[in-house]
Amino acid sequence: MTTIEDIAEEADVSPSTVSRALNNSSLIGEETRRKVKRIAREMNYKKNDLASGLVKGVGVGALGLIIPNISNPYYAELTRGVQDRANELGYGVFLGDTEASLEKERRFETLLRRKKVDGIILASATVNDPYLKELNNSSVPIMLISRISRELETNFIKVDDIKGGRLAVEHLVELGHEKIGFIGGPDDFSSAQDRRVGFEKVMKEHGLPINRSIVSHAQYTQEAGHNMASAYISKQDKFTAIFCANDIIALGAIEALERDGLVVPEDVSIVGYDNISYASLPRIMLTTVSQPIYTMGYDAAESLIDISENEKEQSIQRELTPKLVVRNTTRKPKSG
Amino acid sequence: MTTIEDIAEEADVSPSTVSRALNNSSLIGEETRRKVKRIAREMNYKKNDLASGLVKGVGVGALGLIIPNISNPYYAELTRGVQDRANELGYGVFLGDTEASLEKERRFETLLRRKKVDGIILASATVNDPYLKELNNSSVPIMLISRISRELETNFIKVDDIKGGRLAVEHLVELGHEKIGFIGGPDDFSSAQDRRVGFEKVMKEHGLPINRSIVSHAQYTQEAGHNMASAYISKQDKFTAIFCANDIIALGAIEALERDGLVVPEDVSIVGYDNISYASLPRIMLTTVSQPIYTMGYDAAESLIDISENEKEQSIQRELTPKLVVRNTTRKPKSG
DNA sequence: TTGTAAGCGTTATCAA
DNA sequence: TTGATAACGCTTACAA
Repeated sequence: MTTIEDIAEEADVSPSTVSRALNNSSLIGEETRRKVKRIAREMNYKKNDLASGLVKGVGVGALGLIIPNISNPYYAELTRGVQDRANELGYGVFLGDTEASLEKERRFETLLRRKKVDGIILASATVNDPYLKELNNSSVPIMLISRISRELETNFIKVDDIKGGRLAVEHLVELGHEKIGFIGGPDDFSSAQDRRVGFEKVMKEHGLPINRSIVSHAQYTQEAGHNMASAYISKQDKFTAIFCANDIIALGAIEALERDGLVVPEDVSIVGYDNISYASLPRIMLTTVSQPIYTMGYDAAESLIDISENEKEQSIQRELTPKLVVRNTTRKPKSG
Repeated sequence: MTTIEDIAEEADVSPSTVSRALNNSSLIGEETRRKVKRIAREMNYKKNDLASGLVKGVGVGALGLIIPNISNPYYAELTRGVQDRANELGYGVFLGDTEASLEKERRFETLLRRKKVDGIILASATVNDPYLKELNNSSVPIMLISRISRELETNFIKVDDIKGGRLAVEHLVELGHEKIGFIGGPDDFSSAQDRRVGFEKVMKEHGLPINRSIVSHAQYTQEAGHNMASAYISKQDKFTAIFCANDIIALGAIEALERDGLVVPEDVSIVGYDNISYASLPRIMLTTVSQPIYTMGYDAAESLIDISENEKEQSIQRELTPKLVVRNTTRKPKSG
């Protein structure tokens, strides 16, 4: 492996001069710079980020990305955004799929500290995460995606989930639905809370009754969607539509409905949330609320690197706007 | 941040003693070791892998994972396997989603070199990849997943794709199908080549004709599946089943078929390959050939770290066995 | 069994 | 504008 010293020898200058040339320092002659750069290229030199990071007291040039499940297309898309921007800026991304396991989360955190990452993007925080407090107090900057903490002042990029919830339910109401159910995510996620708020606001604004027996919080999983929808069916309470707080839940709900002989959308309309890749698959074609998830990841990486490199104190809090995507799982209710 | 020196001071020993205690060296007294470890824990010490890697002449404790598309559930699952094992062994995983872009691939490679990764897992090699040759000549060990090079002697873990192709087509033949089409992946991927070989072998063994106009290679994408299936339909050649070289292609094919008024599986049976998460979604329920993809990632990470840490020369070449998963997209042909 | 000192590849400070 | 030198935090001969 070529080092800065090899180049120095070859160029007949000192190592410090080489360093300056390569880092575009202003304290160097134009001619020397060009010569050194040429030689470096010829010798196929690659900077050793370990050494550089060590002496500069910074990391190796890497971001940590903590997500609950990479097999969920939502997080896959987020990851793409983060990675694209990070790579463009010369940073690597350490992926930490925690699978909602506290043990894995801890282990990954230790890992990140040891590797001296320059920033952490967290896409799995709960509203009052004790672990988050710890992270936030450490010296490495963090950025929350799509979920926020109600207790801590942190950087975040999210979508206006109240608005998103409104979009979904307004669509249903416009179609003529009145008996609308809701299946939410975990009630300690801000995203789940806000989507429900949006749901309730629209119902109230239209003078529609909210039937508590078909409104619930569960997990953001297909299984939860299946179970809750089954429960709703067995309760005999009539409903003609369900707003599901994410697409995976919606898929589970559709599965349960169809298993029971109900047809979507003829018998019941379904709206999801996220617009993950599943949603546009043939045979699925889910009506859903779309988040600019790739962009969120891309921007998060950029902001975090900016904060880290320039040691900015000011916090970044950005809220983007969701959009309704109408496909084939919603239509007018039969009776309406 | 606590350093080894802080601990040394606190424990009233030298830094080297602390290092020895923490690394479980044998050149140290049991008592000192315990004392040092206790103090280290109390001071919440985390080793700086940059410094450690630098002096040991190794990497920061990280693997690079190069894949074509993290939004493809196949690679998401692979990533989970790699990451789980790597994290367990104290390694991080740098994710490199290249999106089949040579530019991104190059950029990522430079990144990995600078970060001094300890090994690279490559899940996107073609049969005679020039870039692979370069990588293979460098000092960092590499491992190929699911696709191999026919030119280079490299480490790899893959599935027996000829066998997998056989499984798919035998299932179709047993059902009574005779006019069977094939939509393959890129013809310079070993996986695509082998699956086709399996297809052809079974056809020949059963004395079934191979109709070239419904046998083709394309991309491993939904769009390609859609286009090829559309082309087959328009050719007016009769077929009652298609073996698709991966699940995404299968999805595209189903879409095209149904758009044309054909019903799956009543009119035409479809078999996919990979058993990605899409395949088991309600309304999809694709018959497919399953690969132990998580395990492949898990084992790859383990082997690579083993090679790196023990500087093994012997190469690892492992072939796993695929399995047929019958769901709802295959059945007897109408006429049969 | 422990301590001293050198060195990994960079960057930054100071002097020239 | 350049060079010598120290330093980043750790490991490892070598000496004690």
